[in-house]
Amino acid sequence: MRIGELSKATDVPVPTIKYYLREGLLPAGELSSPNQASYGDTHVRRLRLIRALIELAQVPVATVKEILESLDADAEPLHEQIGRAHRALTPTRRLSASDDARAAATTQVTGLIADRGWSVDPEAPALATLIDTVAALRSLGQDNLVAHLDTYADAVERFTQLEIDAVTTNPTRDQLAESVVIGTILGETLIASLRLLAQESISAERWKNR
Amino acid sequence: MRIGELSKATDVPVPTIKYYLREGLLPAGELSSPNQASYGDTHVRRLRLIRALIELAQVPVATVKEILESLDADAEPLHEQIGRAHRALTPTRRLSASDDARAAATTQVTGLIADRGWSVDPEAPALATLIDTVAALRSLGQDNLVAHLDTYADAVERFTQLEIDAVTTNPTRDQLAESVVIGTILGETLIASLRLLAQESISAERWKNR
DNA sequence: CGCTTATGGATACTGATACTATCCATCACA
DNA sequence: TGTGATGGATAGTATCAGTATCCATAAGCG
Repeated sequence: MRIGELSKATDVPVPTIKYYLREGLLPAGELSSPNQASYGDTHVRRLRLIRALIELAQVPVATVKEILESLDADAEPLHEQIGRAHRALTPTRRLSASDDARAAATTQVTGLIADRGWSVDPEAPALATLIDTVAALRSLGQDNLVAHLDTYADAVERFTQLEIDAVTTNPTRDQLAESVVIGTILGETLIASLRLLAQESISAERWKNR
Repeated sequence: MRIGELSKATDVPVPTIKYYLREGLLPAGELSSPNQASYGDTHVRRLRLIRALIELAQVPVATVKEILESLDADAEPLHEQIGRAHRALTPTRRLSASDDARAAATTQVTGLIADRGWSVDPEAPALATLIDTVAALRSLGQDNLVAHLDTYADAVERFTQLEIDAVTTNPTRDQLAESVVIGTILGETLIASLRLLAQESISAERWKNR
């Protein structure tokens, strides 16, 4: 397959494919001569994955690169691969809540984690985000939402369990890692849009005339 | 309060505050003379909200503006306000799946919605995103995840119900609308980080030695 | 064989986004 | 009375995600 055909097969413009090649998102095709390369099925699948992450999940190009690198690093133990992808996925957010607000949020969150018996790396960026979010919700006067954190965690635990079960059926380690990463990222898009639909539907019902 | 004090109170640089004023995210202070304005508590709260949306939830500035406008449009019926915010929140994603893949995904999604008795505007952008995501997951060979869509919907419905209950305790219409919007947006950040933590914890447990 | 089109690779340009920086004529306050 | 802050306007910057252009070469067609 030449680059034009790859472009047609995936509906990605040739210059964009060249850009991904430059950025190292997509491995180079096999060169048969200095200006002739051929691309295969792996390229089609990789490109589809790249596009889904960028367009659907709005993952920045640089992050997609990190994620793909962690997928290709199949010498690493699986949970280390997953951890790398997770780290890439949680941008460093730097919303500085006041110190005591942060402390209160930290207490609540670490309590929640301990109660559920989760084992969480204290350095996990998602932990910092969670703490900041709780602090922000408090400072915005939404304590009644924060009060239900445990119920949120319940629901989240439920479908996380489900996802992991669904994904465990994969035969090879590589496929398993890929499934986890895709599931993590596109799963979020899935949940977010389901949530919006559910909200619209339930809220229309509830507040018909307000 | 002058702009410097507002800056200190919220930890947002003065030039950034000026930028938000220019962009119409923040209402102008009350002018006492051509170059002296005073800001009040509403400005502090608004600014905190803006920062939480931008920093924590990564909402683009232009979208924040639309959201705030919908909050300030308190003449509209509540569910119309919410609908506006929802529309602003779902970017137009244009990942063109092949036509038959899209058709299959559409069937599954509309089936799901019908089964659950949700009433969804066929034009809702979240619906298009959901369909595209399902199609993308299929094309990436993750059918086993898609198969559990209904269980996802179950969990999502559960905490949407919870959120709406939590938020309904708000006394005034304005506060209610604000709570719904904050809950929708920061709730997503909350769920996403909880999910990442749960995944890391459960997957570490499950694949200790792979 | 010649001609048009496509290709790989390099470099340059673009448009959007989210700020920052600079200026300047006031103004408050010590 | 002068030092620093302010409102308002305009201009500049960094990053991101592509697009566009060029060139020498190669492929496919008549």
